[in-house]
Amino acid sequence: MRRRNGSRRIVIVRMQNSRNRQVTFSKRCNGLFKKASELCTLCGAYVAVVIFTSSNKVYSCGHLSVELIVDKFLGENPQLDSDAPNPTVEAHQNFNVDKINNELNKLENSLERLKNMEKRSKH
Amino acid sequence: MRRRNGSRRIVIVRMQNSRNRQVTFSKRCNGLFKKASELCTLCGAYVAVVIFTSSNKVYSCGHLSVELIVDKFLGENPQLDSDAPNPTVEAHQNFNVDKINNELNKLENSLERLKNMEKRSKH
DNA sequence: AATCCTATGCTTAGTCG
DNA sequence: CCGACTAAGCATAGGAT
Repeated sequence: MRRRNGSRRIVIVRMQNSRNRQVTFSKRCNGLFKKASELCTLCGAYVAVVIFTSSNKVYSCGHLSVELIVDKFLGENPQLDSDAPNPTVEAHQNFNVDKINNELNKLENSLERLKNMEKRSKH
Repeated sequence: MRRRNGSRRIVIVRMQNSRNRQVTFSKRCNGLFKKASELCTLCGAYVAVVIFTSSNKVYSCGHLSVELIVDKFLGENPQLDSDAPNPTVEAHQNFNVDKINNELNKLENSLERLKNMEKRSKH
């Protein structure tokens, strides 16, 4: 049979059909990460994307960890100020609670160092 | 004259021309935020995008602040577990250092509450 | 659920003002 | 520098497997 199965225009509202919603999520999630990666490479920017689904799964994609971004903010990591090509690191996985806790711990350590930096800068 | 000025294929490497790089950044940054917003609305996901440029500007777009995401993780904010339509909040701005510090302070407060939660849960 | 297919529509590179 | 334009490239909805 002749197929009429190309893309159709959709309106941007919550998809009611849960199966279509899941498939579209998977496709667009990958598309978003690809776009983020391209922006990073083309323009030398550091991009982080975090997605929480309503079923509490976390998908993330980033060329720098949160810790490194804080380091950059503090000016402690001169590597990141250079014009060097981006080390393309991409993650796309389901985190479990332990992994999230681990990320939060790293972040907390970075904040601790931020506080120390500020304390020292007042002397 | 007849124009031949449509989009051309490009290879995904760092753009050498700084003006083109800046223009492409602006266009693709907006495109990425739009895609993130659409994913959020279509699929009921919570999406956060953070971009650092090499000139230390920060662009962000999210339907939840970092604070709210931590709250969600802790299960303190039942609103976010519902199937309600997404409150589309989009930010696209140059942060200055004070704003970043403010964000870090909010994050730090969230982490403080996280620690307290964990402390209490051990009793 | 994941992947392929393909018509269609959305994004965008390069150009012009 | 910024915005408009437009052809071409690219992402993707729906269907099929």
